[in-house]
Amino acid sequence: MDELDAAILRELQSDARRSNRDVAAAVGVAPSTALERTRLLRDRGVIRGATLDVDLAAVGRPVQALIAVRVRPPSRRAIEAFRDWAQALPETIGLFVVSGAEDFLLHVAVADNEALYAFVIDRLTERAEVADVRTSVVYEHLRRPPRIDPVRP
Amino acid sequence: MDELDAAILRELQSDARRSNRDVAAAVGVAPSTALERTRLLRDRGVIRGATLDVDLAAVGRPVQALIAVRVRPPSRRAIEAFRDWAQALPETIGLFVVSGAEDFLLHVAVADNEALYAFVIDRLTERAEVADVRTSVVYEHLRRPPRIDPVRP
DNA sequence: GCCGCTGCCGAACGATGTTCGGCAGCGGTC
DNA sequence: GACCGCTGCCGAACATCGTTCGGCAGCGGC
Repeated sequence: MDELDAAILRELQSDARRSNRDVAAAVGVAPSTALERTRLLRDRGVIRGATLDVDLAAVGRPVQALIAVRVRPPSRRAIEAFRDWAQALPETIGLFVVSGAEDFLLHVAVADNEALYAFVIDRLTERAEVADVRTSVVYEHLRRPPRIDPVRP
Repeated sequence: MDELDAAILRELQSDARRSNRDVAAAVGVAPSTALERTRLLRDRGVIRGATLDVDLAAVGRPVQALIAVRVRPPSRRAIEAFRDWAQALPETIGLFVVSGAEDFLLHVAVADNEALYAFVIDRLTERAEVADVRTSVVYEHLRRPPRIDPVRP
């Protein structure tokens, strides 16, 4: 990861669909060079993929929440079972496994408050390992691409 | 947002860099039709953009945390001031404004635990409106694209 | 000083994005 | 019920882009 790799990542972060020619011109190398670097970044796993940023309200899911979940016992078996189950739910858009008073932070997007309530009291209580639940409504969610610095391994 | 729009979104979600021809073939329309639909989705704001999924560990920031922050007073002025300030920090990769006992959940990625500790006790305490801070280390962070259903407005 | 290696370049070719004219299907109107 | 206008899709044409590959310059080792 030299300065050129970092510069390419920075360019693609603002718009993952930018053409390779654009990126090459922006970082000051030939298109073939930028393409080879990008391919290597992908092969090395630095670039995992490119995801579409969709307006959740526009697709009928304007209400977001973060649901802190405590599972008992906090064993690997119970943690991984809940993680895999929760991750597959259609309402789930993100899942944090965390330290602290709770074990999970479940990020969900639903149609309205009623659907949120139903999700918490119907879906989550299905699982025997769920000991405690604490729901916070998300008023606003901002995302920011990470700042990329050259890293010499 | 009919079934065709939803299908296009679903195709692009798995890989935002998929070629338009691929998407068109997958949803069963001509490339020109898929292109026009995609352009409209972008114009309507349904597609906000495409972001690169970067391996944070590979770019030198393997430690993530969620920091719950309570600001006093919980006025619009204090909330928005902290939000704008926190959102611009280089460590920040996400920011939730939430209801509940705390007002913010700050998602940060740093080089190591020492940098995390320094961030909490040096950076966050700079702000007078920060009344309380509760840090949770993120062991694992899974993301999932939202399920897209046709929505008729 | 020579040699081999690595990384970048630029041209060539195939694939892709983008535009545009035309047409089919559908609703509304008289 | 026939006409008309509108909407959305298609496919061809052209510009742009991705991808490959031979070559070369710079650098480090022997």
